[in-house]
Amino acid sequence: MGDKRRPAAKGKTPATIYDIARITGVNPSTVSRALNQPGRVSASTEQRIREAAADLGYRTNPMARALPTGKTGTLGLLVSDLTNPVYFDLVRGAERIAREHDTMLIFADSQESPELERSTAERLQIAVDGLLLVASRLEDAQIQELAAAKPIVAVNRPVPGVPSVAPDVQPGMVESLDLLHGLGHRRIAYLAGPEASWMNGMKWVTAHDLAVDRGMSIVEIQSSAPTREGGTEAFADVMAADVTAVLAYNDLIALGLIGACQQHGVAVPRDLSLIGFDDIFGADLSAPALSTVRCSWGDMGSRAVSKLLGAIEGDASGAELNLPTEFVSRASVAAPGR
Amino acid sequence: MGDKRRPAAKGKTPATIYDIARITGVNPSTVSRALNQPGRVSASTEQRIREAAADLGYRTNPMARALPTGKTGTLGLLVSDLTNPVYFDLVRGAERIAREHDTMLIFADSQESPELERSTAERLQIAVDGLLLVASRLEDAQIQELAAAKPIVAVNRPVPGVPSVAPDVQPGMVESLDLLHGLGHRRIAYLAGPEASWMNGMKWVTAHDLAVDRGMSIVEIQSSAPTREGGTEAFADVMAADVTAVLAYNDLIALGLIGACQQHGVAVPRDLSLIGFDDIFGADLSAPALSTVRCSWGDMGSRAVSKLLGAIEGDASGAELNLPTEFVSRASVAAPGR
DNA sequence: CATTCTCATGGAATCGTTTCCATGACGGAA
DNA sequence: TTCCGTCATGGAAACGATTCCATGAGAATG
Repeated sequence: MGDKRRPAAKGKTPATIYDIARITGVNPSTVSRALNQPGRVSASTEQRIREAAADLGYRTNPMARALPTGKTGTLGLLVSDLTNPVYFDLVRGAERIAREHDTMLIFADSQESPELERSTAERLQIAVDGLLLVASRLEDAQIQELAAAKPIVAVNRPVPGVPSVAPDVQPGMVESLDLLHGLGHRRIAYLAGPEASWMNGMKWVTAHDLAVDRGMSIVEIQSSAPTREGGTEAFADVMAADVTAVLAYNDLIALGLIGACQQHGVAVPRDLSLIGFDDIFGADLSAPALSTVRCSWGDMGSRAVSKLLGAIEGDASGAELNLPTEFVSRASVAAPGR
Repeated sequence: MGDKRRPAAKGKTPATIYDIARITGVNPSTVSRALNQPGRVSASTEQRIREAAADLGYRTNPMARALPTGKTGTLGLLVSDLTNPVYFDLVRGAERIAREHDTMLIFADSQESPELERSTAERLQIAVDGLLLVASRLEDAQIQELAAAKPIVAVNRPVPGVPSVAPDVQPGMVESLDLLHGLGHRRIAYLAGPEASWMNGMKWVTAHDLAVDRGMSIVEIQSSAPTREGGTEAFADVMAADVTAVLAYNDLIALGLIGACQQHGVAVPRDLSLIGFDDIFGADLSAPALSTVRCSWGDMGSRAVSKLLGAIEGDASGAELNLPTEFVSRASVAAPGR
């Protein structure tokens, strides 16, 4: 009675609803109903079918289901750079909610390249029910185009007409600048992230306006990359700017800069105060520990997945969702030394 | 001529080979051949078909392909805890190779729970061509059972009869113990990880044997979890053990312990030398920077994926692959203070 | 010139599920 | 008792791609 087509090379073929149907003596369609639409089938047959299914270790084949329904039960998560520790919490939060909804996450990285991001998004989109675009470097129009095909939620960046989840940098920034101002800082710098990043622009504008409001001078310093190396390399420019405090685009850059300061004998926070962004793993490890603005990436991940699942169900709800940020005080900030 | 069944709610239906067939006036089977088996179709028709496909923005539907072929073009990656920074590099390495082979990665986390790991692995297995089991907490027999259904590669742990990729802790440990011995340490401790972890046992046995060889005493100290908290909580037990150096199961635990030492006024490395494991992001940030044993998780990830892809193709090759480790010298190790 | 072989292509079955439609049994209302 | 609505179930057509088999047109061979 052996299977005559498969060479039985690896593993026996998994059980199908036909196997269950044969055993219980019903039609495959009845099996499908029994398993997916409780109540549509008489209690006794449903019982028998469930038992047989359990016996055979039956699992629905997601590919086969996807064909007629168009639903794959998976979501795509596309980030700009997997190496960045910020994404850990995001992924974790997303994964939690996804699991709760029996949904799998497919995972990809665009290596900070818009072209790669676009092609990956397109390929990914066929295989998933919806896409999470994190810190996208694409243009609004491109994202809107993708969103026309399948539901998309943008994370860490708003896109007109597309649902999004992003931190509201305002509160954390206000706290930061109030603190710096109160301590006596008057000349500060913003150490920038990638130019293509919407969030970078947002942070700069916010910091700028808040600083001006408080009568402080502020300059923007470019960095080569939003990484520790980028921060290290920016050291010279920061020194040249003659400021007493630096707000960094993210913690990685700030940590790189702290390292460079240490190496060059610049005392943090006496000679230079430093504030990062994100509160990533490790921000509290550095010497001195890094003050930072925290936005809950875990929350962002879970909210974004919820929103996306909603959009897939047809909830045209949620335009833009903003999550609050807060200042986290650690040792890298103090009154200016002189 | 509009599509009469779909409510056109979201996005137009993607193009299929039938659309291409209709446009070019050939049979769908010819389209399939033209696209997948170059040379099997006359050059001119292939040309026309490719053009039509490009025009329509055709992408092959992976679900539809998976049904007859049984190949989904995806791999599953199951780790014990996504929060652990060690997995950054692993995921990144895995992702790189996967991309090169036009393969997607599906991603899941078992939250250090063997039951959850088992059920997740089973669910995942249906949707993928092969599974990467990282730091599995399952028993050998369970893994072998899973491996009977579809190809599996175990990472960070060998399993009899199942291909695996794991670090060879020996070289890094030898360097560590030679260094400690040379500096004059005679009483050391091993700060353990999860009991269910094969790797934990491996590290303890190796450290133990090497220490004994060198005439040093060594004790095993339990930790509550392989996290920074676990390391912090182990502080009292470490102090009680009256040792001059500690080898930790991983960097997280070591970093937790460093923090606790700082807080309790125990000077590292003067009063206590510390060596971690993994060289995770942040290991060089702590004060003092953490000496550690590095195994290239990025390599492990890419090797594991290669091996898995090979196994899927039928290469029954690779049994067990071990990657070397090396000691990374930083500031947390010195001669004992007294 | 007849025969065989090759090659491009058409036709149809198949993968596992879902879902629409059909059918027959049964119960209750008239 | 008859008729109709309800309900459980069977039957069959999708979904999109692959692949085996069939077919017919030429080319090659004697």
